[in-house]
Amino acid sequence: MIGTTVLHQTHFLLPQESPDVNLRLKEQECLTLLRRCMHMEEFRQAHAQILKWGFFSNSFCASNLLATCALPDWGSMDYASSIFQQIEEPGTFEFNTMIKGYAKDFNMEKSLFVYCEMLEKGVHSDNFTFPSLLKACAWLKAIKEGMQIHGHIFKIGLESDLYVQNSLINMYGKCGKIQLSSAVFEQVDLKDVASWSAIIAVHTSFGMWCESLKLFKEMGHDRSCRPEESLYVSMLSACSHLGALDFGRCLHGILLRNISELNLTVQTSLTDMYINCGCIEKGLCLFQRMIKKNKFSYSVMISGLAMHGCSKEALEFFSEMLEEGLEPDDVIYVGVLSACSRAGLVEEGLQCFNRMKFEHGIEPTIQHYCCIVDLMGRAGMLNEALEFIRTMPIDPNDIVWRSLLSACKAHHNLKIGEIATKSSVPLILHNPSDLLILSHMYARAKKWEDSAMVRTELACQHLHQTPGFSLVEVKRKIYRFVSQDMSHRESEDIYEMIHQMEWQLKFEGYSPDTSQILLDVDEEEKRQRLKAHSQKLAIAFALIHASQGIPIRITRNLRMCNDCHTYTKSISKIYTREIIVRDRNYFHHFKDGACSCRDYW
DNA sequence: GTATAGTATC
Repeated sequence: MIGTTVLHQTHFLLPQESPDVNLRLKEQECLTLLRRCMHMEEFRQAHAQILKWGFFSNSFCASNLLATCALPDWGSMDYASSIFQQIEEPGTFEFNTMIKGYAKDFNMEKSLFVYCEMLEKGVHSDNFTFPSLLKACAWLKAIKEGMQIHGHIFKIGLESDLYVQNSLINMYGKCGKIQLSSAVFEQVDLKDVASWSAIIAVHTSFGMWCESLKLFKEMGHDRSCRPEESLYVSMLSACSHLGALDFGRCLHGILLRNISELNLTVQTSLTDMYINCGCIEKGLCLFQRMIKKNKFSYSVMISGLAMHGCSKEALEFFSEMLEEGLEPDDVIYVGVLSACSRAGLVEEGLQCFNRMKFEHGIEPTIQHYCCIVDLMGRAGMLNEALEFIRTMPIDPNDIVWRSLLSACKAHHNLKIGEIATKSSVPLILHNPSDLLILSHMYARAKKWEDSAMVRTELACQHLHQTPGFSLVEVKRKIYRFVSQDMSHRESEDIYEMIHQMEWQLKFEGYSPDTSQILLDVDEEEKRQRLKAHSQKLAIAFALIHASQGIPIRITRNLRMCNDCHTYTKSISKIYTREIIVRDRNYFHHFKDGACSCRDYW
């Protein structure tokens, strides 16, 4: 036994074996040196040492040198590029490293450029090449290049690689090709959490929120022991848009049960979900418990408070954010300006607008101009608002004119109302509700002929209107109602409930306001139609199913009509129910017969 | 032999 060991050791040290062993040792030494680098200065020293040892000619050492320079956060792609150029025959690993390094630095064009160089030199791509490359295409929305690369993937035979497939799902989604994205997803045999996460994120970004929820259910919970945080961010965003509070709460529960400390992004998404589902206190509580906050958390909170009509608090948080040294962006300013507008803080609003431009160097977008028109309009400064629109450096859109028109309606200024409508004839043609406001204003001024003329115009166009819908969540399921909906299984019960509600409302002195019905039908028909507006159907359905004492939360895509507003106020009183309705940009809290918007919306 | 995708606010 002893003899064998000795023999073996001797054999191991035979002269012909030693160069190879020495080489391995050298390589290991290089690698250890490079792995120890924690910042640029250490890396420079390691680089010098490797040159001194004469190891740069060793391809393994050179590759690792390159990767250490290109990939970490402290790395430098300029430096990496100079190393890359000194490598005589860069191979797949070196090219992959460069592609990934540039993509990591968001230098996506260079990433693609390196790939072209790789193709020219005939260097083979592998499964590591495509994830970063497709990420670059996704970022640049370079669908043509993305599809070409998809072609290369087929040619090489990597179309079944899970990492490549997941990257393709993301790339097609980011390039706006949801069908291609779904097609790739369907072809994935063994879908992992990342595949589901990618396809759900794609649906959420497309505004297909119900589909996101469906996909999540389809995925089931058994596929991952620990929930992927980014998946939950997409899911919470979907819930936030849908007003799906119960679903969102359920996600919150899963997160709490599985993750000991939620990261800032998830915390922000949770806050956003609660606020957009109408639970402002819960959102506030989560926000205040965040140890660290970033501009997104503040953004969610500021816009949220503004949407709920809590302007003072929104502006306080804005000051707090600035004090913390966080740089505001254009989105945050939309929240800030709308808070000023709701609270009638004209001076502050205009100051913020100037501060945004001059102090923070943010170019105002159409949304900011909209806020200012709204700000002036609400305050009754109609001439100033009109002047402001006329001197805006960008073309006003229909929303800007509509803000002015709404203000004219509230302040009974027919003259400027006419200008607001007529200045934008080609645009406004698409939105009959604007013409309706004008016709009301004519009627109020007893200009019957003008009123009739506008209505005739309206009757020709009412088909162009975006179909309105209301969403309501009952027992973690979202129900969607459109006006005159008969498609629900419980339609009969819902209409019976509507009938009962009408009886009760009559005692309260409610009378239907049919003036906003656009159709050319008789008064009785109008009343029938009014009864079955989507919001009313949703309320009836929720009254049948949701437990007493729990607020009814409705999310709708269009602005509420006057009648639905009055109706909901009365219902909140008769049934002693809090009803929270979110429309495109505001929360209406109906309680005891009153609404938080104080009837200006 | 070295590394690999998906992430929120108008």
